[in-house]
This record gives sequence, C-alpha cells and structure tokens, in this order.
Amino acid sequence: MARKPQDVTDAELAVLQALWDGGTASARELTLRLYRRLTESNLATVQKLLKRLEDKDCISRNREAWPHVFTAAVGREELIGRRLQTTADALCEGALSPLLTHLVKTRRLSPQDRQALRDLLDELEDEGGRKDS
Amino acid sequence: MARKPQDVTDAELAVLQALWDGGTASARELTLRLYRRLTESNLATVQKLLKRLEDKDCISRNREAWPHVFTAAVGREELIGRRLQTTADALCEGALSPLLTHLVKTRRLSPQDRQALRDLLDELEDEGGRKDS
DNA sequence: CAGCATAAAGACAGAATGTCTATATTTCAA
DNA sequence: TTGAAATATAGACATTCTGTCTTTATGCTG
Repeated sequence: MARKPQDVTDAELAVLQALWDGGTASARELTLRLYRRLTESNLATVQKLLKRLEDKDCISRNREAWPHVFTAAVGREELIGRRLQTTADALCEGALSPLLTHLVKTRRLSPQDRQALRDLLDELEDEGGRKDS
Repeated sequence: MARKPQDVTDAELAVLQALWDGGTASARELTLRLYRRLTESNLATVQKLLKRLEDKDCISRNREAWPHVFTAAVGREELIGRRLQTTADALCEGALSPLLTHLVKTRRLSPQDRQALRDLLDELEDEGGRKDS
C-alpha cells in the first residue's frame, strides 16, 4: 500500500505561493516567477502542476482568457487549517484543542505574545460570544 | 524526485501509539495490539517498523532482554511539535505564531475553551514570566 | 493558411512505504 | 549437547507518489 496522497505537494505549493504572492497570472508568468529561466519543459511542468491543483480545487482557471489565467482558490489560511487538522487527526483523534494547548505551553511566548493572545480572546468574547452576528 | 521522507510514517505511528497506550512491550505483544491475528508476516512487519523507528530514534530497544523490549523514546507531544513545525516551515516561513492565531481565530472556541486558555496564560505569567526558575 | 504559443495527455525515473520471504541468531527443553 | 521453536535481521518487492520531460492537440494571429 502507499500513504494517502498529500493534499498539496511541495511543487504544487510553490505554485500556490507564487499565486498568493504575485497574484493572478498566466502559466508563462508563473513559470517566470518560479524558475529564473523559462524553458519549454519548465513551462510544461508548471502546466502540469496547475492541472493537478485544478483537479484538487486549489486554483481556478479562466478558460475564456487566452492564455488561460489562474487564480488561487484556496488561501494560505485554508491550507494551514487543513494541515493542522491532518496533524490533529493523526495525533489527537481529530481534536484541535491539544494543538492549541501545545503551542501555548511549548512555545516560549513573550509577554507581548501573551498580551496579543489575550486581546484576541477579548475580541472573540465580544463578537463570537453571541450566537448570531 | 520524490517527497522528503516523512519523519514518522502512518504504520510507524500506529506502532508508537500502541507503545504509548499500552506501554513497553515486546514485538510479539505489539503485534497482538495492532493486528488481531498474529501471523509470521505480521510479526515481521512490526519488527521492520520497530527497526525503522529505532533508526529514527523514536523508540529504544532493550537488547539485554529476550525477546527485546521496546519503549517509546518520543512522546505524543514531541511529535505534535514536530508536525506543527513542519506546517509552519511550509506555510509560515517557520513561524509558529500564525498557527496559534489561526487556531484561536478559526476554531469555534467555547467560552469554556477561552477561559481555559486564559487560565493557561495566567499560569505562564507566573512561572514563565520570570527569566529564572 | 502558416507558424507559433499554449494546452492537454502521457511517459518516466527515483523514492517512499507497507508487506512479505528468507536467513541468521538466541533460548531452552529433551 | 542438540535440535526445535521463537525471535531478530536482512533483503526483496509491488504499489504509489511526485516532479519532470516529451509528445500531441488546440487555438490564436498575422
């Protein structure tokens, strides 16, 4: 057997990062962002990665435009969330709280960090506290 | 090329979980914990996984005892930390704070959760606040 | 229509992983 | 002491993943 396919592989992630950082672009443009030199195979590689990312619903492809124009369909935060969930599934029976606890306990949090966290909690207290809104 | 070797694979992790949950054990005992049936190949598979875990310094093997007795050398928390760092490296340039923020923001934290978090922060304020101790 | 850029499809090599087979080693009872 | 049983070790292997390249098809532009 083999391990479950990584949701987004390293090479695919590089493409996503290029989209996040530089915004919507064509395959050609993305190739230039990722590799210095633009060769025929580099471009094909990027096309293939874009195809796979499309299959995974991680990018959207505008087929009206020519050449096609690509946009990230998932954000960094989304991916962070997925990976955290994966870790939680593997090690915490799916619960995210242990990860939170771990980060707070383990990380050397500076007083500033702690204060920022308190502030964040206060915010949640205000908005998230109520059911609606 | 291929992806970088996963620090601990799924099958290896299963063995570790068996050690965490049931404590120190022989290969035979672990096989019984993992598979219902104990066959020759199951046992060999577990032995191989133990070998690989040993190479990765994730378990310790007592060679004095016969049969060898195995003990987990890394804990759940340790692995959680590693995986969080991996995620941070891939998506946050190595910084863990974004993960913390993400968890606090994204997760629907119940008032109890929030309070627990505040308490945890208070604890840190007391001990971790001072340089020494 | 010719020629070029782009897209799509497929082929591949190298590596990871879980599993199994074969061999060596150790223990212990007869 | 010897030989069988249990255990350990080493190696093989199928399958899958992943990044990359090649080949073929398609659409645009002059």
